[in-house]
Amino acid sequence: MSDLPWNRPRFKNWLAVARVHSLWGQRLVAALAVHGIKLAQFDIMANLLYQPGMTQQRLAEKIFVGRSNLSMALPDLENLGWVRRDTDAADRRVRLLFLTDEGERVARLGLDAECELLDEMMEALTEDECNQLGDYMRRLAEKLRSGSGKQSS
Amino acid sequence: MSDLPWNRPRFKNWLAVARVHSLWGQRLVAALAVHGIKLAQFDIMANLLYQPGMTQQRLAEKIFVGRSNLSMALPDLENLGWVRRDTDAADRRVRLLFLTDEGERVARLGLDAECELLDEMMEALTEDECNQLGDYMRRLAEKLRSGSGKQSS
DNA sequence: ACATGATAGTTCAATCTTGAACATAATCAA
DNA sequence: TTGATTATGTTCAAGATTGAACTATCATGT
Repeated sequence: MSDLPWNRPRFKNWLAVARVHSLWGQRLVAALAVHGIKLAQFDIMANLLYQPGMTQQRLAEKIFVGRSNLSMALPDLENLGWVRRDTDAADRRVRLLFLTDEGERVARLGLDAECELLDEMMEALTEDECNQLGDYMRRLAEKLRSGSGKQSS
Repeated sequence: MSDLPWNRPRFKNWLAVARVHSLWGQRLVAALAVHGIKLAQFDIMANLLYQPGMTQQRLAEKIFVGRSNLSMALPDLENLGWVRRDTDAADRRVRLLFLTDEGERVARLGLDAECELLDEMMEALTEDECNQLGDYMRRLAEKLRSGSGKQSS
């Protein structure tokens, strides 16, 4: 058993990250369902609230999802009257994405629910600890990005 | 814009957690694919290496997945010769799960790949910081668990 | 023993997600 | 202008995941 990694600090600690992420996902799905919003829809709308006018390509990268995913999801959001897709006169390939007024209202509802949940969870940490956590994670993300191309010898 | 939460420390810092988790997932999927292992299969086998003899129910809880999921995935793993399902004489409802010798070999390959990736990522943190991170996450998980039942007034 | 209720696992249809192939539009180089 | 290359978005089929209904087994109380 001593050759298994479950005792190693790095392994154990990262496992804790994965667990929190899963638990958080479950809670968030439930909190959004109260307002009739699905998680995938919320990911889209929250990002459009933050950065209106993104192309589908750009949005897909931001939410770590395939382009085809958006091609299938966005028509539904249009039918719900939550999202509008404008054509760009300067580049007729792209579709510029915006929330409708109703979509913005829904997105804010979802964000409020998320923040409420977030505040509850983050009671476990002081503000300094929370910022420390963010610092750690940004450093890990940077390391993952820089190492994504394999270096030989 | 000042009413949007993207400037709030808690929101920004948690976003960093979600991003690292996504990036990690992408890298891990790629690392496992080298050995012909899918992420869902690896989740199952790694846990069986750690705790052999679990029931499907117990395993489903551990990896945050529905019971039906395992009912559909395990026959495939049996056909690959990686997992064995024994019946329990004491409770004929349950199926006790074990890795085969070949399954254990494959699981260790996957674990090695994961640890290699983990070591690369964790270069960004000192050992103390890594342990701090684990501590934070365990406290967040505890908070999420304790709050999962709604308290009224 | 029997009835009742709880638990483990399976099946199946619906949903989500993905990747490959495709169509259209922009860019760049002669 | 033409032709080659690249980028954006769509379609479609395949794979993964879920929840509800179902079967079989166990546990409990009488």
